[in-house]
Amino acid sequence: MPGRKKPRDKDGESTLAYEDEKVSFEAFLKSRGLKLTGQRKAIFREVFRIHGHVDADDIVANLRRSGEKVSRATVYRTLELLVDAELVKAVRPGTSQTYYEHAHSGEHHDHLVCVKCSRIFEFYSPEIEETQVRVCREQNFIPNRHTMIIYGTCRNCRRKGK
Amino acid sequence: MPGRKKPRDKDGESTLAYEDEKVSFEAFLKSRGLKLTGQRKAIFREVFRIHGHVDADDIVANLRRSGEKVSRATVYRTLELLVDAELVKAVRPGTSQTYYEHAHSGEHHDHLVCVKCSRIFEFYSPEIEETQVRVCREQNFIPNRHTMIIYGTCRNCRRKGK
DNA sequence: ATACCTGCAAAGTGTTTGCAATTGT
DNA sequence: ACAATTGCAAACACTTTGCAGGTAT
Repeated sequence: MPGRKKPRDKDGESTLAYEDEKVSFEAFLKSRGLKLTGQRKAIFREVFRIHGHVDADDIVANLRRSGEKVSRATVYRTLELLVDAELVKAVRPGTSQTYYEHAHSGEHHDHLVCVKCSRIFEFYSPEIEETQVRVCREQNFIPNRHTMIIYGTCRNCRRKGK
Repeated sequence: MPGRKKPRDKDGESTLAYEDEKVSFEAFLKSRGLKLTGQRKAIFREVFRIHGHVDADDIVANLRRSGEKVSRATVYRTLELLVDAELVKAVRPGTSQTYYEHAHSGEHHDHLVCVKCSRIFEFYSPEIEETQVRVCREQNFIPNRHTMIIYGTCRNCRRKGK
């Protein structure tokens, strides 16, 4: 359909990717003989609705707010499936909780994590990617995509003199 | 004392650094009006005896084994002091526990963490350092030393086909 | 029909904290 | 003497798990 704009959300992310990922998730479930339940659909929808980092409780809270009932246990179990399906990446910034983000949202990126306020910032640097790959090769280590973390102090915390 | 070798441990680390750090720790405690207790001495000694990553339980277990009694609570409290004094760095590789290492042991280094077996490998790359500093400057972010983590799969896990 | 799923509550893990007794300065 | 410190156990935050009842295929 030439000339027709792809639907886009506020971050400029194509929602067509969402459809692709839904198909992947369904295929993944089928390939393992797992079922596509209402809860799994809802959790999937919620994770892919949010562009950024969510934790399990955010998902529970958001779904409850929109009237869908899911338990924490199911959310954890479904997130694990999504991670296994490589549709979602788990980010553990050094606090005790785990955050989740889409695996294929926009460009490949890495993370800056503030040791003062625990906020997560994303960045993309082709150079650091390249160096990362080289270092890993030297070390006989296969890097994951999207999972480098640099720790430090963010501008906000610095401004507040923390 | 020319010609006299510095005492060295098996990792080739000078034990003179240990003395310097002990002095720093004592000064740090004094500056805050805190006391140099037997437990703090023992925990300090244990952390600096080990070259590598230790967690709180390792320290409790090692000290118990050598006849010194310290509680987990005290170990956590003392490790926090050592981190505040910048003598020790906390490394949180993405599992739920925190590991500790000397802040000034040998060269500045970063970490490769295996997402399969959680093992921590150290590496040092002047290029990645340089790139790290540049990226952080662009992002208005002050990097900590010793705290970059690259996630991936280590050679052992790869060999085992994990 | 029969695996698979869910929610609940309980258990698990690593860490922090309140408090009464103790100790370093 | 007196504030700081300790150990204990309870509290915590997050995540995982066993199980009985429910559900998708």
